[in-house]
Amino acid sequence: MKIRNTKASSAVIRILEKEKKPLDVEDFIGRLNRRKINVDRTTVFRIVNKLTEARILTRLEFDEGKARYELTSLPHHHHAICTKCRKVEDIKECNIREVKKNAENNLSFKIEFHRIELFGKCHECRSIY
Amino acid sequence: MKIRNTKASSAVIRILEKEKKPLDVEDFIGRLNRRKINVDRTTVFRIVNKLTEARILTRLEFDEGKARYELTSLPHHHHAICTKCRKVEDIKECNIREVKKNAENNLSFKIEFHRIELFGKCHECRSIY
DNA sequence: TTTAATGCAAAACCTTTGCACATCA
DNA sequence: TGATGTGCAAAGGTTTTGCATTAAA
Repeated sequence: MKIRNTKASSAVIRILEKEKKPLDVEDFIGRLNRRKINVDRTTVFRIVNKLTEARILTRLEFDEGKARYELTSLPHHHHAICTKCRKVEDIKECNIREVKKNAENNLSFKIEFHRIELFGKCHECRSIY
Repeated sequence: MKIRNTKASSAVIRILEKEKKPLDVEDFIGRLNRRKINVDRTTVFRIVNKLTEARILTRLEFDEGKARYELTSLPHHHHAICTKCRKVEDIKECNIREVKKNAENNLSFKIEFHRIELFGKCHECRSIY
């Protein structure tokens, strides 16, 4: 399973390196078009699937009925998702050691990765009212 | 917005009270049929939407491209999802106080609810190999 | 040249909507 | 009666598949 270095595929990665937030397929298409890279929607789905399989991208779901993608190489972090504007901010701290330990001991569950998502209102959305 | 006590709607709640794991619409239809309650798929979607709006159910997404539902009334917990068999186990401990505090101070993000998901292999799936 | 990527059309899934009819309170 | 629930058909949104063609290594 080799991944070729095509215009669209490498642009997807460059886009994610530049932007800080997780993007969906629609976002990618828009940003690719702005860079005069015109690819079919199908192709974008194939690109993100391939890159996700290769663990270059990580797929995320925030209760939107669609997937978002971010670079796997980002330092370990979690997400704070605004329930109003859907803005996603990163969270760096992560003290779930005890939760993990407990799951491994009590449930005999071998953790491969974990995810913490905080849902709430971001600064801007709170100050509007 | 009143919720009527119909055969299907109350059966959905009873099913969730009996079963411990989050179910999807397909699961509900199967279990309703077994109870000789024949409802259209559309109706089940409307039921879970209504119950979710009323905060009786909580909608969950585990990277499956579809939603699952569990009772909101369950004691606060999180999920351990087997990446192989997709079994979902509950996790009771949750020491994310610091994570929350930090998000509220540093990001000025007002947390409404949070979610911790541990992905890995359950006991059975690990012992197969 | 060999393998992987692409475009286009079609289809698969999950989910929602519109409308007429049925049913609960 | 008046509001809510239901079935059926249709459609919307996201994602996948098939196939012939094009491009990368």
